[in-house]
Amino acid sequence: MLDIKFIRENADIVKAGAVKKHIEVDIDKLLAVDDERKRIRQELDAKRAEQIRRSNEMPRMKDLEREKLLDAMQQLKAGMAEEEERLKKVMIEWQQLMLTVPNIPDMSVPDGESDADNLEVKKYGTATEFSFTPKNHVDLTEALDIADFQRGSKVAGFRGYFLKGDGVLLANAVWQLALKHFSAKEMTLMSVPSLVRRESFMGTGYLPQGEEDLYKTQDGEFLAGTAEVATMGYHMNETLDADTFPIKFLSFSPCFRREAGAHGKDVCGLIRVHEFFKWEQVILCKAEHDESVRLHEWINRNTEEFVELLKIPYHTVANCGGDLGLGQVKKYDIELWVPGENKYREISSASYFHDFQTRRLNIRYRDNEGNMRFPHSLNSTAIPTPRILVSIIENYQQADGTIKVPDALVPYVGKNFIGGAK
RNA sequence: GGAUGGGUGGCUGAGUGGUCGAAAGCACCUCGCUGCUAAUGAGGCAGGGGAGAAAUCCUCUCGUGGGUUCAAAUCCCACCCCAUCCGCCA
Repeated sequence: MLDIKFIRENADIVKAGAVKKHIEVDIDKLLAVDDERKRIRQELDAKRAEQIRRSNEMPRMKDLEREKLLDAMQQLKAGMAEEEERLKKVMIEWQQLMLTVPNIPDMSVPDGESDADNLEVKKYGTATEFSFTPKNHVDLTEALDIADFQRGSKVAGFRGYFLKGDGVLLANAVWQLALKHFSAKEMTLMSVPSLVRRESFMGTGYLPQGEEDLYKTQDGEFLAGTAEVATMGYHMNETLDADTFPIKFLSFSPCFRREAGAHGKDVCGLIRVHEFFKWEQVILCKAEHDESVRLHEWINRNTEEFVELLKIPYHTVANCGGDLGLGQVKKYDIELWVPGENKYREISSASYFHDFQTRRLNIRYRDNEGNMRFPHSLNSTAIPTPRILVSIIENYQQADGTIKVPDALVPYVGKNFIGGAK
């Protein structure tokens, strides 16, 4: 959510930002509703002032005088009821409109409509070369019996999967290496709920839009698609000590996504599944743009470093305006090389939000001048499994269908090859 | 699922119809005392919105939403959340 004062004073910038994001929003209507809101508020304030003032005279009065005042007060009250009703209606409309206003993308965000327009900003390594035709991870894992998709969908339905044997070892090895790599960055480790109440989804910007992407329980909670939701909710409605900034969390959680709009995409394998596991970086920092930018680069780099530990070719893209979410100011995706598809696939997403999320979540701190401020928030994937297994398996496949374990993972897997007798 | 007790400022916590946005304490800030720290003395100190050059003034907020009343933190209703006990259970 943006500050209404900011929207009023910078309507053109807000509109241009929405255009860049390809998000429809009616700022003029919001401003008109806001004018109405302010007008009614002021009128009501004046009447309330009178009511309170005269009401306070009441205890000092006696009999006849009191009767007269009581009479007058009852009339005043009746006159206010109608305006209060109108204000209530206006406020509902106002709040709905406010929730539709997107955050403003940074100047450096490239123009464009979809992920096809994202801009490569970094490239690491080159496409893995093979002396044979590389297979995709579905064929490889099924041949090695380290994943089972047929039984996955038998049991769990569409997009269901089992990891099995060394597939499980590999996933655990990734978690352990991730834990080692990221905890050296002095982040606070968190294991967070996936079953989360509505408020945190509203606060992070996943609701009210996007409800169809979430699983919902019969008790009204939702299953989070990322640990960001619970981690940001952690300090909801709190006033934090500025000395603690930047607060750096590394959160682990199961993640659930309905993939409602993804019919027909990635129908098989580990790329797009309904449930997975993820380490997520979440940051709260002082409300300074430069600090957000610095930490944004930092969390993104942390994940790049991890991928480099695995020696997998990747590139980093700056997401274009049309590929940004409602609250995001800027986003980088890290995409790993997937030989079986002969293209890069997203593995990580690093975004910053300025105070868009903290404003909604009512997370505040007092700055050096004694003013209450909303801190800035950022988050980035640290590492998702099993999706990252796709790139590991496909890039490290051998001619005989076995998988070489990346050196960095060998201590955790406990062997050099998966499959075969090497 | 059943029962009981609760949700008040940054924190602890008092407040059951009338200038209460709220006692007291802690924390914090300013000033004084002091070789430094500690201790101590005086004062200040909730947030949002609005008016104003400023001083300041007005208004809203005591879990959320309704209601009663001239007047609600305080009374009534619904809901949410928390704690404890019982039951059930991984």
